Amino acid sequence: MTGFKSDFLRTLSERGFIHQMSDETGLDDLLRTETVTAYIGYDPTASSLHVGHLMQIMMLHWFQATGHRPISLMGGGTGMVGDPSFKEEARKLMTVEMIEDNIASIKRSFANYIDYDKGPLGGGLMINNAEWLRPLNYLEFLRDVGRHFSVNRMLSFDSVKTRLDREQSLSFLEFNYMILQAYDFVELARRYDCRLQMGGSDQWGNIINGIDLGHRMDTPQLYALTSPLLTTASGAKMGKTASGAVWLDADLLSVYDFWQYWRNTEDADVERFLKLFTTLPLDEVARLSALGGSEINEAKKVLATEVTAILHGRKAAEDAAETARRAFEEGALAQGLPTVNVPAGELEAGLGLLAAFVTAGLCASNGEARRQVKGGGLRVNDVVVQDEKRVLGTADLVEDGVIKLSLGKKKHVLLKTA
RNA sequence: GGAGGAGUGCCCGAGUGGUUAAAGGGGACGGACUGUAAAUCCGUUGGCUUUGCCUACGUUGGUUCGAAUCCAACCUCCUCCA
Repeated sequence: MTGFKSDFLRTLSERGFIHQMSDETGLDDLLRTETVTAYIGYDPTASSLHVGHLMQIMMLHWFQATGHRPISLMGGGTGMVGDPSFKEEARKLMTVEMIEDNIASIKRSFANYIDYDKGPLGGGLMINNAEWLRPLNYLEFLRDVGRHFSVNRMLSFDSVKTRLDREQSLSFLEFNYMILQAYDFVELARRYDCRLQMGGSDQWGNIINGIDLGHRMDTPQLYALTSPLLTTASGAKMGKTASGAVWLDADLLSVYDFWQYWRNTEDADVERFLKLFTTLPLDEVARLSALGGSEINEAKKVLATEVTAILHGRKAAEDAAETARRAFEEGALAQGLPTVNVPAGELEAGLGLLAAFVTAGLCASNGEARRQVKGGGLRVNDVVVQDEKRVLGTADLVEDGVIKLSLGKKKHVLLKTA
């Protein structure tokens, strides 16, 4: 099915990672004959990456697994500018400390996918583009790099064209963003002999800019590879839920919730996700994807456990699976559900039901909790709540000393006294 | 610098003095049906100490018994001209 000779491209192609490439044969030959270095850039705007980044992370993972050296490039320099594409939001300028903290915390997640200590060429690298971007001198930069960019050509890029067609403002800052990213590629080529940049399909134009700049600044031939924009079968963006992004960091999203996210995959997405987000062999993927009807639930459990195992470890993933099995299939009170502590005194004094659900993080406000009661969406210890004025007390504690609060059928929190 | 246009709830978008917490749609959440899926149907969708009160239609003032709606200034964005 694929004509690629290199392990890396064959794997990516078989598993559905490839959207667009520059010079397929050239890159294929390079990967087959040399140990190559490639990078993907990430902006450290939060202390954790989320599921939307996962496909790119998996590409780096496969890159290393097939005998090459991946670089995860943190946008410590570009992060100082702030991403202009969300211009509605009050753009907090991030301090250097925040950026460094975020990078450190992101690295913990990355370390589950990429080995930074061992591997071809001494293992993967995590590099911060602040290294070379922060010391830049504006005039020198314009003369050395800026002169290679033609505004005419930049205006012809799709990413820009749609903006102009929609009559939305395109700030000068955004032009600089493209240029900085192009410059990153050249710097990485010079410093680390990095030859390939990967990214989402929206990054194509930026990556191509880097390749062009490389030509003009005499780097070796550079290459681009982009992945398709990932949406669920019903068209939603990946990684968004009611409670926000599906974070990779266990501090921001419990292992159990992460597992649940994958467990709730739509039928039509199962095969695709197994290929993209697990390392299961393709014949196993084919077997699981062939399951029909309700049997496909088995495939979803495997998907959830495998994806979770890579990130949080096999043991934690299996615990999450077991917690889910008990909670859903036996209706039992399962340990391992997310737990929220309340002071013992508060419960003895009587804790208002609405407040309890807000404290547990299941409802955003008392008003929302009230509405959910009307809609029959709240349960205490698996009993549907009828009365919004109900007060929880120590009598509601079940054998393990917890109260189980549920919103809908899937979201459960254990309330524990502390 | 000049002329015109626009800023509404999570998003899009109606509304041009009085049952307007603001039509409609999307999204989201809950319920029903299922398989912890999709599709479909129903409900909900500012906050609170909820027969009531408070906060909301770019910002700040003003007119009025009463304003998202009228007036003024300011801010932001867009279009055309220079």
